Amino acid sequence: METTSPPSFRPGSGSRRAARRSAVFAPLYRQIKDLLVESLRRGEWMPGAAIPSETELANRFQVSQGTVRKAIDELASENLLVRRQGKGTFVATHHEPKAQYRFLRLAPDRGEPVPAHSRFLQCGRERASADIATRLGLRAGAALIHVRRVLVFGELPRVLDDIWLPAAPFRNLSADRLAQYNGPLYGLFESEFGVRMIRAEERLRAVAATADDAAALQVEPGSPLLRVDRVSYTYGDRAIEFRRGHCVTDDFHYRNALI
Amino acid sequence: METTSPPSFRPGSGSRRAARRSAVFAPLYRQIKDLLVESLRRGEWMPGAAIPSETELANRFQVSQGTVRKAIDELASENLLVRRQGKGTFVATHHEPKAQYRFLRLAPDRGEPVPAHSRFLQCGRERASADIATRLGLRAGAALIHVRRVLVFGELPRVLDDIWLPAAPFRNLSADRLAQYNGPLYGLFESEFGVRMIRAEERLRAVAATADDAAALQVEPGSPLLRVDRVSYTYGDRAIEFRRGHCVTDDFHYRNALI
DNA sequence: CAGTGGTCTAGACCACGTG
DNA sequence: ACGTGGTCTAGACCACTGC
Repeated sequence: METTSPPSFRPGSGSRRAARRSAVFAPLYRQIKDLLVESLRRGEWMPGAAIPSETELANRFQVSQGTVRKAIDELASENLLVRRQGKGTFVATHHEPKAQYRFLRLAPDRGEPVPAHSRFLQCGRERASADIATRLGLRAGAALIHVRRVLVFGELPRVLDDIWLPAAPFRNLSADRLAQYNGPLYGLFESEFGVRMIRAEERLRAVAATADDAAALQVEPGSPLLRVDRVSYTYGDRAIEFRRGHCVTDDFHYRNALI
Repeated sequence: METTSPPSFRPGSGSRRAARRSAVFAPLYRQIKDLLVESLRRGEWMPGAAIPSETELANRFQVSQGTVRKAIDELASENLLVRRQGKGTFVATHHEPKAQYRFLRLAPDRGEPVPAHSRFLQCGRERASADIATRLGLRAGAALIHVRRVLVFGELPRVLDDIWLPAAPFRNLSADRLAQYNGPLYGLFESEFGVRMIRAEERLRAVAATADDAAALQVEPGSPLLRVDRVSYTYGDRAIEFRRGHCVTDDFHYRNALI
């Protein structure tokens, strides 16, 4: 039982007043939040697992439960944690079915959303072009893994994805591993490579299908495709993926909510 | 000085316990939130104006300041209110420059964002097709106003917008009024027609330019365009606009953050 | 200086899930 | 019955703004 408060557990330095006025000023709850993110990054709690209860964290950090709550609130609103009343707070995972649709924005114009599966065309090593290096925050020529796949909705091929990953963390990714895996790629990244994708930025535009696109997607060359360029990030704004998708949007659309 | 608590001011009915168990069960702070939204809808506080302070609202509703705070927190996160430390809480308005970019997602591929202005081509009355009626929650044949404009970035025409509005609230909208107005359309809707747009849902796809599109946007017929269908909503999920944009995305892109 | 929102605490009770 | 997160309160002090 902890009756003393080890100063090393306390965020900031010295008394609360001193901490507030120090160079690294931040509200207490935000310092707690940063500590929690750091624990997530280190893998102290794995995706899908419960983190300690609010009261336990409050004891650990020597702050009130309300302060921990506010830190967790922000992490939950950023989808890094998931609260479940009566059960606890859990590390978000890409294996929850509801998490998929946060990043899969393509949906059929009519009817229910159809489950999608991948048909992998390619998985090999490559050197980063200047363009891709910039997007991933690497230097040109850095080692990459390049995956190419078609996303098939039911029987309908609708997305041709080119995916570039930094070779280092994804060293063991192979065509075989992809072929035998069934589920969202980010789920594989998370459980197999310990790289958890938490957010992404996209740029969309309309382009004409190249001969390659057309063949893979069974459309006419020159027909309009939606091109989606995505950079995905993990903890600490570190880019972990550049993805370029070409989507057939004759009977599908990209949905977006503006709030 | 209020020493008694007038029950009419209190949300729910009867004692707190009774209120929590009643058919309209909702946490207190959410009932407060609904009351605040209702005041916004009624126009009790106009866009840009300050709402009463947290303590004043707490007194009015006979709840603690913390409960009011949580209600306001949610409204601020939905961009209906804007907190400003030391000054108060304000009703969000489309006239703030930073509000524009929440709904204007098209940006140049390189260089700084360029201010956009409208070149209006048309403003007239029309009957709702079955399709547009459905999107706006009207019956087919309902009276609409149809606006057509080109969005020009600097000198570059990049978006051809067709905008359909229910005729009733926008009765006095005219080509003249549009021509003399300078600023975002939602700002005009808000200050001239009392219709405040608070969120939208979009569907994006790639299409080939028609002859019409091509002429307005100075591109070749058949060239790929990004088509953006948007339904905009005001308080209470009431649809107030259907907008279809055709965007040239050769040197521009639609930006989107996935969080 | 007064008033506003921002942070933090402490404690109470409730609703939910599990045993 | 117990532990979790969810709600609500009350009060303290801080930081920012403007008079």
